Amino acid sequence: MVDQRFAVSVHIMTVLAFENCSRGSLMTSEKLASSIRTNPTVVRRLVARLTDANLVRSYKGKSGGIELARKADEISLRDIYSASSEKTLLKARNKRPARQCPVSCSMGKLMKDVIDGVETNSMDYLAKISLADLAAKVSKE
Amino acid sequence: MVDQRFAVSVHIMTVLAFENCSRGSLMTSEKLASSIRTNPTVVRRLVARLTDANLVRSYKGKSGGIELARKADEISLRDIYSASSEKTLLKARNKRPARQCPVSCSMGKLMKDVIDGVETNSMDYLAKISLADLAAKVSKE
DNA sequence: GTTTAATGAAACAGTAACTGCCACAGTTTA
DNA sequence: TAAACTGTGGCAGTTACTGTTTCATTAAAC
Repeated sequence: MVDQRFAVSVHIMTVLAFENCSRGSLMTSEKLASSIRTNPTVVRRLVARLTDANLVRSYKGKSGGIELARKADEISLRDIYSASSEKTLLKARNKRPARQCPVSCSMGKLMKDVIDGVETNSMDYLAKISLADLAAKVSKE
Repeated sequence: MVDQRFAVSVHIMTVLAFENCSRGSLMTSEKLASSIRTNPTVVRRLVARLTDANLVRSYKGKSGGIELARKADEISLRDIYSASSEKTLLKARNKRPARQCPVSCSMGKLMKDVIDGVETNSMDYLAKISLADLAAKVSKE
């Protein structure tokens, strides 16, 4: 992983959870962007993914904005990770094996198993952390 | 993670283990590159890192080449991962927090804990897989 | 109804990092 | 002394994310 989409998505979600956004007091991509120190478009791009994953809802038009689609304790960091990136944590090669080399011929499957193992392991770890856990750790002062 | 340095490094190490390379029959970066379908320079760049980490030894000059520095069952995928990349699996933002926002101010530490957790978890997982395990799974035919 | 304040989406330049490639210096052995 | 390696630096090509602008669309508010 090189990009910060997961980190930004978690930030977005934590603000939504912490501020208890809902109809009547929706959060805007502008305010989110200012909290994250980025551009509203960047926020909207990620919010689009979170919306597809049914983690947030967004409303167009005046006094529109963004809110959580579920309660914060029903959203895990795994949900957010899956929504924000389609990449795996590790990456295999995509070249054809060299036929005359047994290692080269086996490498594809061997690496796939390793990568899948790390991925599954990490997702299980992230699944145990809920958005509510995170929001509760924000120091209020 | 976006790059394939870990995958290539594991491939290098597996060939060395599988072929039982040692003085008298060292492996060259040329042969490794052909098994991996890449350039010898790419191999040598990664071998340099593996050498620094004391996982392989390389010898210059005619009939020089590369061998494992330890037995394959004393080398874990964690060792190889640490040697081949200094990046973390996930990445935090590096911007200053927005002072007026409690979430923004707490986010740095919150994300650090999450990222460290995933990292530790994954390294523990990789530590359990040895190079010998991998080499043993190469289908010999 | 018209204005206003949002999201959504497309396009584009800038940036950063890895990959692949070349050239060549340094080294060791035969 | 020639041959065969590694080590290293540099550079072009590629790819992907980030930041930004712009504009269409939508919906509430007045």
